[in-house]
Amino acid sequence: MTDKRDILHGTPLMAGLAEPLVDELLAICQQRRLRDGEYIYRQGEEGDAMYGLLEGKIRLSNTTREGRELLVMLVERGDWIGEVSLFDGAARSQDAYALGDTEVLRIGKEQLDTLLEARPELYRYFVPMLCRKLRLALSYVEATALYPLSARLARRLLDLHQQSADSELHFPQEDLAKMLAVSRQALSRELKRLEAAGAVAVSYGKLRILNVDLLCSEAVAG
Amino acid sequence: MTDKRDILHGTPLMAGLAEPLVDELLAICQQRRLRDGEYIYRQGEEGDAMYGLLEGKIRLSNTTREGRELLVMLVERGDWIGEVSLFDGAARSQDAYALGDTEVLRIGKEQLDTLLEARPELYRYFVPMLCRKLRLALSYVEATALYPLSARLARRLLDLHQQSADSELHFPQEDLAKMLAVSRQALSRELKRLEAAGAVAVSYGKLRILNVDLLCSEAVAG
DNA sequence: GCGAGTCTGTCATCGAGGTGACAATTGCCA
DNA sequence: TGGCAATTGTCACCTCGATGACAGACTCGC
Repeated sequence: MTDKRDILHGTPLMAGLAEPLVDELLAICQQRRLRDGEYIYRQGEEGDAMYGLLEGKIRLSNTTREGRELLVMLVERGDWIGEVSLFDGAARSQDAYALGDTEVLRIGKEQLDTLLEARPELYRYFVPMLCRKLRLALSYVEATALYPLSARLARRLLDLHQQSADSELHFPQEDLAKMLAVSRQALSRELKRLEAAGAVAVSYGKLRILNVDLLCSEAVAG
Repeated sequence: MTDKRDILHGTPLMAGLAEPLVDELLAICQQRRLRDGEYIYRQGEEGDAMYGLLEGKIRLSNTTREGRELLVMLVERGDWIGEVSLFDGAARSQDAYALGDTEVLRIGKEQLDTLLEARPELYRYFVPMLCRKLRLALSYVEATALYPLSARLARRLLDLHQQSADSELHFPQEDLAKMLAVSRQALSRELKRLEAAGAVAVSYGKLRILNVDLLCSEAVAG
């Protein structure tokens, strides 16, 4: 129980939440284990719960009928997903599936509604989380619309660097390509450019960020 | 005063708000008139207030150093903007400027903070608004990343149709092009295609939506 | 009703990035 | 250690949409 509490505390949703409220939230959570590739929900479904990630990773993605995929977000430990559908009652707007073995907390719609009824002060803690996601989404819209691949790549690397608080990113170029919605080939070329410039080091299945300032200047050039 | 109240009631933020709370909100609003082209705030500034649109239009846009512009949102009467910066304390992420003579309600950060302190139940009314904006932003990300111009245009026309609850849209193709972040020429070609198919009627400075079903099928083809 | 400014349609040219193909490299596992 | 799958680098070719140019159409104010 302690570990769960620790994870929740460091989280955008729960930061600053009073202790009794954390307890009430934990009381309506179910813990659930997911195998690699298992879907948590799919685009178009009704939203009956929100999920907090305790361990592992989750991919949030949109896929076209033809199989082209956009990796909207790589969910990390401590992130919450799926809350929007609970608030507005509309369908899931992405697929969510586990990447590797993962553990999540599940909060059902009915339980959350009941708790919110009893403790409306809880609403305010969702506001910063929604703001954060909204800003992120708007920055993607802006970048995709206005900047060339070179700048968008630099921006995204900076985002990922900040998010994971780690200079080493562990996923294939294919995934990064799907985040930026470009081909793997185009991404590979840009990474080589950045490597030649000394901004990153590319190796098999991972990538290390060497020079943040250089990336920043790439991010605004364009 | 009555008109202000009416506008606020129909609004995503205020729908369902208890009467006394509406009064307290109105009490901390200042009304302000803006001339055509006047800036409400600019990207990068500190956010010291949020704004509700009473009359006229506001453009929310991102502009690159070279002058390429993305029209993120055409703000209509009853919409609120600028609240995110008040909640997260970060800088404005777009420019906002009046389109034609407009009237806005301004709520300063200090007054809002004070009111939220006294009436924390107000937070919950921001949640649906943030959810709506987040969904919209995510749908733009998805569309830009995964679908060709033809589908994105159809989607956007449907969005605008729904938002304005009017089959007639009054702005030049140039603006629509800036919303989709494509050239006016490419947009013109697509509109001609849609017109030939009988989905829309294009005329000088405006555009009428004729066949919603046809647009829907265009929106998913891709 | 005339002229200036705005808006729209269309064309030729160009470049960024997609696609398909293939080789080289790396990690993993039997 | 050897083999296989995953990952990466690179190339030729093609497509979509950008760009710049220009003509015609429409509005509005004089």
